[in-house]
Amino acid sequence: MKNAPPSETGLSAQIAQSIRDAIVSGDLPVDERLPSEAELSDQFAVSRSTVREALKRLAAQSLIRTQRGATGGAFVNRLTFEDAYGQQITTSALLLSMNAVDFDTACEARFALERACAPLSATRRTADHLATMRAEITRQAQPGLSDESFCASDVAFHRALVDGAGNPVLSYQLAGAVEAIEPLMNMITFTARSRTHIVGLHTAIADALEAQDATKVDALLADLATYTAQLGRSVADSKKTPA
Amino acid sequence: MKNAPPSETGLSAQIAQSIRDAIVSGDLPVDERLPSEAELSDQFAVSRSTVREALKRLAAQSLIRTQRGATGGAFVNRLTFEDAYGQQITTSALLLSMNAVDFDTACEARFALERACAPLSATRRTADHLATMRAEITRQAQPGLSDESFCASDVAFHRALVDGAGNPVLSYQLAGAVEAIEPLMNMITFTARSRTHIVGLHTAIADALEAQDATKVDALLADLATYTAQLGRSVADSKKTPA
DNA sequence: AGACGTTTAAATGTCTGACAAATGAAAAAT
DNA sequence: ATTTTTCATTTGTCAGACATTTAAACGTCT
Repeated sequence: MKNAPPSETGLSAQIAQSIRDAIVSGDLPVDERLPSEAELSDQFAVSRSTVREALKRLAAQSLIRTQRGATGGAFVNRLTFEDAYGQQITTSALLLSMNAVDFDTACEARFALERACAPLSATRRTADHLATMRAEITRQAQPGLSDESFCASDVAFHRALVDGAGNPVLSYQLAGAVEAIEPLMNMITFTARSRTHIVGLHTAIADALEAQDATKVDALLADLATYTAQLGRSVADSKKTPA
Repeated sequence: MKNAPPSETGLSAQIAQSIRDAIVSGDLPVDERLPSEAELSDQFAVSRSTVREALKRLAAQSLIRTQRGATGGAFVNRLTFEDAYGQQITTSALLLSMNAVDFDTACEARFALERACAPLSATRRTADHLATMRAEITRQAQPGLSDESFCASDVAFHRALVDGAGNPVLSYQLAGAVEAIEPLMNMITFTARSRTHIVGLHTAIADALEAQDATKVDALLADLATYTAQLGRSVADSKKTPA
């Protein structure tokens, strides 16, 4: 953990980067205790406030956790898949909303990625995954459901599909793609007819997964992608000509 | 930006979350100036240090940027795809290294995702993307190249393939998958023969992309996935029986 | 010796006040 | 009208203090 090379950014950012490098490079292993704030102040020759700001930066990235008390301090945090999910979803959602990503682009990305893990899911999905999907399909078929709840259930359905691939790295990557699109989907008004259509496709997908028919799952997902894009386009059109 | 509900975490974390919510919900639009640190101190009834720690947390996530001077302050930052790339790559790399994700799993995820955008890339790749891939192939064929440089060039090749899909959301998602695996790939010793094989596949992939033959690209990527996994497995085996 | 309560030291969390540095705007001088 | 100077505002950094939490060290009693 040597002194960072001089830069134009603030001191706390430099110190944070210096420690971050030590963590990423494995120099500071998981659960290792960092020097106390006072010691870091000495090492980097800055005040304790500056050190604290640097540590807060790292904490915001879940790179460290802090504990109070006699044996407390800052410890290198084991980044869990769950931690990473959360960050991914927040970041993806902001990216989409702040950069005016159109529905088509987001939709295309989402289904392309989802189709990537369909064959794996067809092979490895467990009874649990199938049960989750069936349960969400049942909920989606209920008449009184709000559009928001319908979307949330849709996300849950697709997450089960993705998780069925049994690859946590894939699940992590897909979490952003699938969940971040939810706000965009929420702008769609799902008519009774479109819901029926989607539920039908979901059912067919679950059936195909149960039958381990990867080809059919892929084809059905392609259908769903086309249909969803079409729904999105109709919303965009109706906005262009509101009268 | 109302006061956060009481929680067990620190004050600065609560304040950061409060502001974060305001940003994510769109309550604070991009480029909006936050109240000055002194004003935030008053609003949240905490000291300026605490406010600063909260702001540093947000800065670490690229949610805000700060500027000094009379008209300075903290501004809501437009999260760019580039910002998101960086975070994704760091997070993914840490996830892999800290959770002992095996090479097979990471490899499977990477190629599954990459194959997802192959058909799009076959349709949309520009001359630029093809030129980048050809250039990297040329570099990969040079004899004196270190394993690290070979890997770096490999990453550049695949990034060009992914970027060829012309979907920034896909590129963002894939950046983590492709780049984060580089450290794992770096542990592989690429013999002259394996390099020749890989370069051959890369050339075939570039040819197929130029011919816009999506089916062939997919098949070749499958081959490359199999071959890479095989290389990784041989490294793992030789480690088990070092004598 | 062992169990139990007390003290104590170490560490983070928070507050206060101060000064430095940057920066744009207003005021002043030319 | 233009340039220069001054000035107020805001972030960046520092120093010191106190509160709070926590586990270890210590002492006491059985």
